[in-house]
Amino acid sequence: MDNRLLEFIEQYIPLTEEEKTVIDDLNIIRSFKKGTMIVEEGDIIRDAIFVLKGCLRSYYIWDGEEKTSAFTTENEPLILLTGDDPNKTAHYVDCVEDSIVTLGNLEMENETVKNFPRFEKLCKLISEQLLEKNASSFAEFKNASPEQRFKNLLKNRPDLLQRVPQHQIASFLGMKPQSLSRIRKRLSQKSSA
Amino acid sequence: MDNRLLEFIEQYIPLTEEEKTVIDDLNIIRSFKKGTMIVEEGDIIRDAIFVLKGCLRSYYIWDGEEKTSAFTTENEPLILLTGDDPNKTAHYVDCVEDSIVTLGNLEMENETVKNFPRFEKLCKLISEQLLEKNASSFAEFKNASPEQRFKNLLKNRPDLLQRVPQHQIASFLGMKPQSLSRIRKRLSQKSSA
DNA sequence: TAAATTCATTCACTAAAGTTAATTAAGGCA
DNA sequence: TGCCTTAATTAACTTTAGTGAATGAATTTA
Repeated sequence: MDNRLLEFIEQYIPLTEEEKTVIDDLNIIRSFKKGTMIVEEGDIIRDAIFVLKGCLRSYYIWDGEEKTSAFTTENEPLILLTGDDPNKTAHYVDCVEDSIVTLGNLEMENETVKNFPRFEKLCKLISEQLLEKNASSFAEFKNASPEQRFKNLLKNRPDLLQRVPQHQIASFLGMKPQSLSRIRKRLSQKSSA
Repeated sequence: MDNRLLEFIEQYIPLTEEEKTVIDDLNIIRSFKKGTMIVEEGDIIRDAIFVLKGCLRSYYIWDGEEKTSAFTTENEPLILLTGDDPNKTAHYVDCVEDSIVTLGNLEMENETVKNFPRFEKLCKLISEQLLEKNASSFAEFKNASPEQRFKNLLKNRPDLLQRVPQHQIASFLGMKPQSLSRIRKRLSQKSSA
């Protein structure tokens, strides 16, 4: 079995052999074809996903338009929280590429805690880290112009531009596809000048 | 003792009397005068704050300017995470008003877990909820113009406009004070027309 | 392969925020 | 009280993103 999930977990807490077995036995590795929806409206409203291979896109519908909130690629976790509030915006996740992921839900989580109590601490550490990342992405977004945000993306996640359609990148950057196209043109003219 | 901290915690998990005693015994209530810095650069890099009274402002320095990332008011928690990465932007917290808060740090947290194991689960639930809130604020911010963001603030947190200086609100909304002033003027002209 | 979608680019135009600078108002302090 | 610093407003000008529409390119699908 691909042990990157275990390696990922061991970044946070060391695991005993028994604990590793508990996790292995969950048997939560799944493969999906490009374009497949992993999470749909009305689905289990709480999920934890870890990407072994491929690229997932998280999005929601806002004013009738798809808004991309995240791209999750190799060795990254994705937590879907929609709390208890039923009138929240529905969230979706689909595959930008053929992908291999581990998929867990809330029941599974409760079950795992029984055999593996420190799992609670693990979840705490992961969600704290995600909170921190999210907060710093938010800060970066707030203080950058659309052009600067695109430059930041080029610097931080250059692979996405090869993997993901432009209009999804534009949406992720909070701008219209036309604007992204214009920005790219502007930058390429500057660099060649 | 003010028991709002216990009430807040019991939104997440029920507490036994012993657990309540453990928390009370922490003795972490502190009062601060308006303008006081609660967290400064170089301070303990990980803190959990709960506001009983008053208003805190979280900010960081970006390109030599103060950028306000959050206002935390009555009955709200604030978690400060700067991870292990030393070259992160320094974060600060000061008091917009005279404030009463509970203050915890990492050592205290580890100590508490010994007497109160479910504290781990509590932290997990709180950070998950904060993650969710942060993600939805981010989404709202991304999809709104500066004018719309100001309208959202008026709707969601009207008290802040009475409590906090305009230039801090402007920074929180990711715009210049001049722009906020102009937006306010525009809106007041529209409403009176 | 052809038709049909969907995607990316370009253009002209509009609207709004950034920038710089000047003025007025408010708060803090000697 | 009056001075000094900081905050808020206003204005003229520049820059840039949104909008609507048209075109061409690339994928899908029949």
